[in-house]
Amino acid sequence: MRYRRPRGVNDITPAEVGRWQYAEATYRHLCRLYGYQEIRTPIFEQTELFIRAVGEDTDIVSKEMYTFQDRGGRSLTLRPEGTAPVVRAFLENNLQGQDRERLVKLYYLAPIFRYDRPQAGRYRQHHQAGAEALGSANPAVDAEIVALSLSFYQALGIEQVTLLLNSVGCPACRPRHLERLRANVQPHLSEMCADCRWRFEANPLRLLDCKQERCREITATAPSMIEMLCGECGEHFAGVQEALDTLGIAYTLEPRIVRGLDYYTKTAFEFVAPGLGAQDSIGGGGRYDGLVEQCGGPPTPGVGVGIGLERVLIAQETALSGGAGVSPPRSAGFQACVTSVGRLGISPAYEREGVFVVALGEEGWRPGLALCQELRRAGQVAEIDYRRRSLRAQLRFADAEGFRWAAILGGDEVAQGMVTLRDLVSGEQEAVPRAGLLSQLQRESEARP
RNA sequence: GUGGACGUAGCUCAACGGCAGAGCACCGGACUGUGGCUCCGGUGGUUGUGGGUUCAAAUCCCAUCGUCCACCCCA
Repeated sequence: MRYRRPRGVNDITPAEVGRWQYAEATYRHLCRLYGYQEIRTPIFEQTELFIRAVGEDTDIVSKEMYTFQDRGGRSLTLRPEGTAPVVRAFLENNLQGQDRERLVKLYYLAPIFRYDRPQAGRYRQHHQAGAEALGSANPAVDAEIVALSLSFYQALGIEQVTLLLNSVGCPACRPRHLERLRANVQPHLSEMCADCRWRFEANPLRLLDCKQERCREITATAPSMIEMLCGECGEHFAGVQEALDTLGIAYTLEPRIVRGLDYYTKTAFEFVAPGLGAQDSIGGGGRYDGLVEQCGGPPTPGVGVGIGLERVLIAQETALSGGAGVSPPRSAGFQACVTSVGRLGISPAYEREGVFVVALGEEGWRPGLALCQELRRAGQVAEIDYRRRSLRAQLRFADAEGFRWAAILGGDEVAQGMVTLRDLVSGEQEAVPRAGLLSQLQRESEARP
């Protein structure tokens, strides 16, 4: 044997590729239901992009990037995370178009490169499924990103997922928190690990993130960011929790979730699952309201998630086998699964599909959110207007975007337990009992395949 | 890698030394709960970037970056 694969990278052999294809097809399918469109960006970018976006003092930038010079002398870096390239492409291709307030929802499946000590669930090349929602500050969008991710885990049979939720504040309120954090830790600084002594100076928020036992003891009594949030951040954090409640999603507040990238503001979250040892995070993300501007664009709020597929597949094995590990499936069986999910994913672009939930006014908003989530969970393509615009604007948008149906939910409908279902092709509409909407849509989609 | 052409609003283009504009698109309204048609109003620009010439530069000159085309190479 003359050559071996480089340290920390893997071959995906035919015996296991079926599980990858199944996971990828599942993710694509769910993204379609939730209205996220795929984007594919280059595997390398200008090094400067990651330094600016991720932050010079992060572990990723300071010691984990695969950076090289090409023959023209440019400094390039293999993608160490998924969000910065998407934001770069979002700006460069003007994906927001002419509507400056438009919410742009993107997903990707991409290899990620980080130079780190390999261990179970940590590799120098791994793969992430990610989603980014750019253009809305509405906390319900944070909840949507979470809901999409959880539906992915669930579809793969990973049931024991815990959502850890925190807020890391914003440039207005974070400095006050860091001040208190530093003051609290200062007396014990000499007892902390070398990394933390460095973090104390350069990136104090990450003190909370240290896995060393002594360091954790020291920071255990530190003030929580949640108590220090400014009015806007506090309101947003409450809004995220309210939206999660509306969607029926449980969460655990965890003040240590801070994320290893500097661009995060407000919401930060992680998903953890059993069976992974020390690397128990199977996904994470948060809001990054300053990142687009940081990358040279107009002020644009954003929120996103990254899901590590290697870890998801490990967690899936654990879940399916009750913890014992499972033999690779025969390829034929998994081929069938891929085909079945893939079949749902195939739809000519010119064909109208999906329901646009038109929520009207304060009375319609939360019922609308819940309805949208219910439809997606039942396998329908569904969308909602997070800008909460006029009926007229929402119908125009739904039509232009090619939706097949509009489900109108205003004060009148909510009061009567009804939904107005409008056919956007014929213009006909009828009042349908809210409880019967899903089966009505399912009948319609069978009647017009 | 070699040679050439071109960079003006999201798109297609105009202005070719003298106030940066049009059409389409987008947002809003007419119609405060009904899309497409029509009409009205509005947002949108460091003229790729940096130098130079000039009273004055989108316009002329130089450099640079990028895109496209041909060749080369390749998948």
